[in-house]
Amino acid sequence: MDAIPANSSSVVQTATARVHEVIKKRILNGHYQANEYLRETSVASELNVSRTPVREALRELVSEGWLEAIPHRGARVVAWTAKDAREVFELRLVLEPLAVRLASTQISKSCFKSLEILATQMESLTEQVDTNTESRSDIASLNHEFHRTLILASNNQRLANLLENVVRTSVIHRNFGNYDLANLRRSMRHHREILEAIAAGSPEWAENVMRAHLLAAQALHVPHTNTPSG
Amino acid sequence: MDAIPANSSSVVQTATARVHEVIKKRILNGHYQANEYLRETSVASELNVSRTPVREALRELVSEGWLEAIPHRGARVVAWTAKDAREVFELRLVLEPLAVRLASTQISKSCFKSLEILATQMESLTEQVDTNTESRSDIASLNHEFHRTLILASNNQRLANLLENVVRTSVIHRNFGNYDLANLRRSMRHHREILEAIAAGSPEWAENVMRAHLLAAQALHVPHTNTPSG
DNA sequence: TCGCCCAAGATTGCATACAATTTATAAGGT
DNA sequence: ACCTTATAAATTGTATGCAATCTTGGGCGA
Repeated sequence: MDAIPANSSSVVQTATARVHEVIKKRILNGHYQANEYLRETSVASELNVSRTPVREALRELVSEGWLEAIPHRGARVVAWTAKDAREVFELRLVLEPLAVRLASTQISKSCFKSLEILATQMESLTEQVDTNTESRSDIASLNHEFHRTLILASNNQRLANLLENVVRTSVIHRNFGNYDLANLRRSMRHHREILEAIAAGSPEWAENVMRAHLLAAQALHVPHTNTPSG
Repeated sequence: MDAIPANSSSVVQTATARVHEVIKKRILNGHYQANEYLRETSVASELNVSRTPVREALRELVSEGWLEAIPHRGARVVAWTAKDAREVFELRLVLEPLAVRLASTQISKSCFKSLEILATQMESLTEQVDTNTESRSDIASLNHEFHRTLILASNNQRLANLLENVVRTSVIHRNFGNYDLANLRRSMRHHREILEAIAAGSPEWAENVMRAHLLAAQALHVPHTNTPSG
């Protein structure tokens, strides 16, 4: 029963923000399951706050797509369907390439440097997947950071917000668990090639590698098994 | 002094929803101006409700991008800058073509029919712009409905929500006020051509006409004056 | 005269009580 | 047996009071 830390650090946070965070975590780790109703009073008493901050947190989570509001029934954890996965992928496939294209014309030197460092770290971790059991999840977080950095470099705050909200809700399911070494290496080559395209001053190249990057990842989750020689 | 209608229709609305609506209208019609602070107590007393529904409405409007929350200072009406216009246009230019592409493969017959009716209505109004002073604003609302219908036909709810939120905030500035007859006619031809492309079963065609449609509109707002023969 | 500090005012943040609405339940009639 | 209706329980919606926090203005000292 994880109670809210009264003052986990010197940073003062509002109760609403803490409740928001806790609920999001609980959705991600499965404490709240799909289609489960979150009643204001229950959450409030569990987290030792009043209903007010809970109400506000729930509304925020609804607008972010984590919950859906059922009038006079409460907020329900959204169930992730195949359609949701399709919708998010369709959006990602146009938004992330856009971000890379925009970023490639105006990225700062320091930002590009951090991307190179992230790529290098992921590459070295990739070669340790057989011996280091932690490396897959480490790659996942570095990968997330890589994409996030790239998106922020697009200099389009709305785009960044959209991707944050749209993609984050789907992150539950995506990690590198079912990537074999070959696919991992291709993924890492994509990262490197995006940086090469940016360095070469070719937004179109960068954009298309990103599309390939996303489509390759998608193909792993939805195996089509269409071998031409078959 | 527009007070909140107690029961404007038989539909029962929550105070939060009514406050939300009123504030949005007031931003659109200029009652609240850019950078103006909206204090919970002021709005509450003006609209004869308590602070609670005002708080919730303000938070929603912040998450929708109409206001920005300044900690302990209140909610401020966002000022529309050139950068905001650029950001929104960059997003529209990938999202609306995506919507059209998706819609063209799965649009229903009845939905297609309504689009044709809307296009026809706009076309006839276009030929009346010299005599009918109302026609420009009528075209604007029909145009909005045309785009909305097309977007809903994409069968991607997230995409529809994104476009609704992203585009609506910028609608304040865009109408057909500075379209001359030639540009209006081109805009109408675009609508018609999108429908032709859908009917012909060519998502790529439809998608590219939409891009042209948006870029042509953009060119009018940001005149470049680059005549090749000059 | 400039900078720092303290206090008062203003504003949001939170808690609690109450109202309104809906849903679930059970009883009664057909 | 099933549908209707009324009643009660549960839940959200709203109002209000108080606490916490920040901003602002003035006074004090260097």
